[in-house]
Amino acid sequence: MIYTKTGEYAIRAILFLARQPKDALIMSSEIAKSEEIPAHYLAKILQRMAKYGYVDSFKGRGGGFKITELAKKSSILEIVERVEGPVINLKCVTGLKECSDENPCPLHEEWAELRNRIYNLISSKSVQEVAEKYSETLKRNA
Amino acid sequence: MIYTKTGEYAIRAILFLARQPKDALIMSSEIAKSEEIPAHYLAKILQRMAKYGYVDSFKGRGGGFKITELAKKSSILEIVERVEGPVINLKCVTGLKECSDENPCPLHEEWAELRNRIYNLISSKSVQEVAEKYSETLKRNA
DNA sequence: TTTAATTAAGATATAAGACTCTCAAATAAC
DNA sequence: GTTATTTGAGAGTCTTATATCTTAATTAAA
Repeated sequence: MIYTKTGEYAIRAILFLARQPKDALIMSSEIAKSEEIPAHYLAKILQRMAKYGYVDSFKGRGGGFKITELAKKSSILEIVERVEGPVINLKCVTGLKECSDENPCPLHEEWAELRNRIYNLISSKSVQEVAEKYSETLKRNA
Repeated sequence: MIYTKTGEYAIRAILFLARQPKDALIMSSEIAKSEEIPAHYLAKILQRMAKYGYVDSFKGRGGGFKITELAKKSSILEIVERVEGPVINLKCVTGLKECSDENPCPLHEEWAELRNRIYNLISSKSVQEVAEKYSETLKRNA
């Protein structure tokens, strides 16, 4: 995984919410159970995502969370970076002190290309697109 | 970076030793200074690498470390995995619970390909090859 | 209006990684 | 043999990520 558990949980939660019927309110505990995420920890992450405007939260009986339009349009990378800070170290795989574009180590350029492709992979599709395609797959295999 | 600081330091130290004149003994403190690695921490890592047979160590005045033939023939991946345990999580970038080869999420296959290429990048060349090519670059730009 | 349910907030606990310190063991120089 | 130097080994500290717990705030239902 390129990001931390926190980022992974955030993505799993947001993709879970993206697959729910429109405007349905889902409890934190239900997401935690379905996605097998530590409940209290997920609650914290959802709290943060609520602040950032990726989910709307509703207190009290019948309350819960639902995904916002902002989150649907956002990429996985955007959400993860918001929740846990910059993703993927920019340094070369060798980590060599002097390694740079001017003074490239033998793995420098290949790594730069792969790094770009990873970025592209997690930033070029919206959460909604990913969620929809995934729903189709789940339906087909059901 | 795909691995932790510990792995990064190990690689930088071993590549540094690989660039030294044959059979020269280099002190831990010298490597630490050149590569800007916390000295005591590096000492620990070198200790472990000595156990694994990647460096030979010599105590006392005039002592130090030198790279072994085993390390020269090894890949970066092998050394890092020995020093810090398995590298790169095998799970998909989405981290989705149900995501698998049978039930792939929309990013699954692209990620699998990139993952393989990363593995290949850090496992297909020997430490010696990388070090030699890097020495040439440094010389050319000197 | 009381109770139950649900999120918000903040404090606390646990674990792992990163880093430091101290002393022992070995070896070379004096 | 004594001293200075260098690695070996182990304990200890610091920081960050992960996870848990407790109480407050809010809301719906009884």
